[in-house]
Amino acid sequence: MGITKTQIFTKQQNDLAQFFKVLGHPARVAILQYISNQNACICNDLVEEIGLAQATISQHLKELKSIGLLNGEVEGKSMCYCINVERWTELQNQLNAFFNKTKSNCC
Amino acid sequence: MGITKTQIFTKQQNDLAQFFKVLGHPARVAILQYISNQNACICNDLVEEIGLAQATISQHLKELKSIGLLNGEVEGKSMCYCINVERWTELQNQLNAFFNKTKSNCC
DNA sequence: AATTAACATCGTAATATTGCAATATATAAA
DNA sequence: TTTATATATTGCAATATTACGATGTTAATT
Repeated sequence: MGITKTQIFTKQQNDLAQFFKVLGHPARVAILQYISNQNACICNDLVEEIGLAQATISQHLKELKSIGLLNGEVEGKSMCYCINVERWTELQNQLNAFFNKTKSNCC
Repeated sequence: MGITKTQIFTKQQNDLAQFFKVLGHPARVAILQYISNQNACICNDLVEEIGLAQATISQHLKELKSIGLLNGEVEGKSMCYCINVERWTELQNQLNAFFNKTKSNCC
């Protein structure tokens, strides 16, 4: 049916999956890496850097914002997007908690 | 167009994104957590535990296997799926490398 | 050999995602 | 105020994902 049955999972499971999902596109991985390397960024750079249309980049940025990973500030007629370090660290910790809990060795 | 332009990204970016993508579904998060808690597992347990049809669970297991996270062993007429701890740790390290590199603080 | 049990695979319907052109919006520059 | 620049939003086509019933496969049981 194409629709994920979120109602049968816990909020924690849905949140974690949502976070993974947003990071689950190479363009979004590339955007984060690029912004990180620049320590500053305007969207127009990204269009040239990544090689996708402006509308597409804008959409990917929106998704990264939706999970709080990016902050956007208007800077004249450009935008300055940067990583929300606090949120970033929080997610990394959540992720490591998941990884550390989820281990087993039956086989 | 619905198709990801993988060719414009590096192998590392595509691999990382692929890994995130597989974890980006609550059923797959739940499956990993459940297997981890059991320290052993057969698919039929999962069908009752997760609440999705057997065919659906089987598909999700296949995706988790595709990135090497799960090992499956035939055990009589059942399957024993379990977490590949080596691969798990490897991915956790890769992920932390990504997280540690990708930080910035321009705004 | 027939039956049962535990998956896996196939086919398909419903929905989501990706990508872009076109258009809208907002700010700076002329 | 017009124009140019930068980004967001909308609408749409192509493709991917999710889910499940039906069916196939394999191995134990009878």
